[in-house]
Amino acid sequence: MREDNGQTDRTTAIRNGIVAAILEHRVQPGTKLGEDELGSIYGASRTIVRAALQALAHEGIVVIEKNRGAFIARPGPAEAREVFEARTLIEPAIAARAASRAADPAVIAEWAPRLRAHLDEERAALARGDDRAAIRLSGEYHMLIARMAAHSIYEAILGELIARSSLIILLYKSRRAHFCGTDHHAVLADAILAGDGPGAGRLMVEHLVEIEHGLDLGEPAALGASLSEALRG
Amino acid sequence: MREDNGQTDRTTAIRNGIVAAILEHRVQPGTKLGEDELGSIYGASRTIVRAALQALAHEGIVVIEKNRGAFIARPGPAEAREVFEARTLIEPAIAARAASRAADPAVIAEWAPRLRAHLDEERAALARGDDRAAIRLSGEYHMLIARMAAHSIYEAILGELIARSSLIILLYKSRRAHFCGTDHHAVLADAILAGDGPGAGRLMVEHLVEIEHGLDLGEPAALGASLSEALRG
DNA sequence: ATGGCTGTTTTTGTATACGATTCTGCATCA
DNA sequence: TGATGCAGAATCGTATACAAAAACAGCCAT
Repeated sequence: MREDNGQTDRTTAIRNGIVAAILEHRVQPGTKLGEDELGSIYGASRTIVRAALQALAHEGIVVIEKNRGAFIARPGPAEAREVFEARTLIEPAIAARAASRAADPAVIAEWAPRLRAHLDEERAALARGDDRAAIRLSGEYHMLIARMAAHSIYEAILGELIARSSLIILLYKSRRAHFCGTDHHAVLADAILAGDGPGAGRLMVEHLVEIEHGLDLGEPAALGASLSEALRG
Repeated sequence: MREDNGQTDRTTAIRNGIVAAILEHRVQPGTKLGEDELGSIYGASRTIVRAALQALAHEGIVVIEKNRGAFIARPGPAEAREVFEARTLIEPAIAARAASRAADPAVIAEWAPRLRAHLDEERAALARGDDRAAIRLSGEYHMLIARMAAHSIYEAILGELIARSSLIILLYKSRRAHFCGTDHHAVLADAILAGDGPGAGRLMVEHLVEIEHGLDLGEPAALGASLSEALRG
């Protein structure tokens, strides 16, 4: 009953802040994350900031170059394909697992409202044209399903993959944003809540394939900052 | 042409040292990893040790308790099942991918000798009764296939899962060690090198199922040190 | 003996200091 | 004009200092 960890410790807070910025596309791949800079933003010493950056580097969404600093990762096309291949393998399994948990009425009682509420939020963000919220919610929906699946390892892996996906979409989206259509998400929720594991898995694959099709993974990773660094190595 | 990173940086060296100890079953789950202690072993300051421990914590093979220190993780039965479920999902995909790469003769030329050499090493370790080497090599064989599959994300994920598996096997192995039989590994190599993706995937699943069957995941996580800590929380 | 209290010791959490490396702007020279 | 080199500034890598928390040991009271 004690307040436990009133707020998450400062390292995690910084990490979460940066991840949130990535998920909302408020920061571009390649952006430098200076230690002092972050430290003054979050009112923390470099020791703390550094721990956060190392964690992010481990997750693959930040790259640390020795003696040069930390940068938001700029995944190349090959890495992008790897990320989506991994998602296409793991997420159907997660969806199927969530569906199998739906056999338990208590699980339905807990998760049906959460999924529905989230879908409403997504629709609302889309309706009001709030792209940043929409893209963030889209990723969070996938995480919600992972939490329903109650598999902490899958959940952790997917968290990293989604953050990386966010960077990839920012770099390679071909035409209109084309976020995970809320329709896809809705029918997915129906399949999961109906306990239809194979169906949910199939829908998830289709959904992911469509997202990947919305990308243009032609070889060059285009971006302003890329030139200055492309010529460095 | 410069000597680049003569040896890996010290943080990574410490991390690797601890992982190696886990992979060879030279250290028990629950063991305390004191910062000063590690520092004096590796001749590094606490700053460096701490970074290594944080990395290991992120991989899930070390647990950091606030103000108490870092300990080798002691995965419970539920977590153990999650690890093997994840492996059963990912490793067949890795094996199939490796098999598909075997269509390229250059890939065969590079990897056939490596796999065969590794199998020989495993047989030799088993023959001379060197259990520690045998269990380490057994894990390394799975990593070798992942490297052949040339998918850096799968490789990273599998690395973590294998380290955790090593702890799990140490905690829950039921009777004789029963490491991945070299026979399994050998037929797996045959399927992969023959380019038989589905077959390799199937063999991998069988292999993993057999390993998991060699465990006794009955609820209690038994171990000497466990009592003192079980009563702490 | 048992249980609780208190001062001491050990160990971790965080900030900061200092050397090393890279970056930047300006002056110099072909 | 443009390249080159060289301070000076900024930034990172690492060790260390100090504060805070936990573990420990001894002591007293029951």
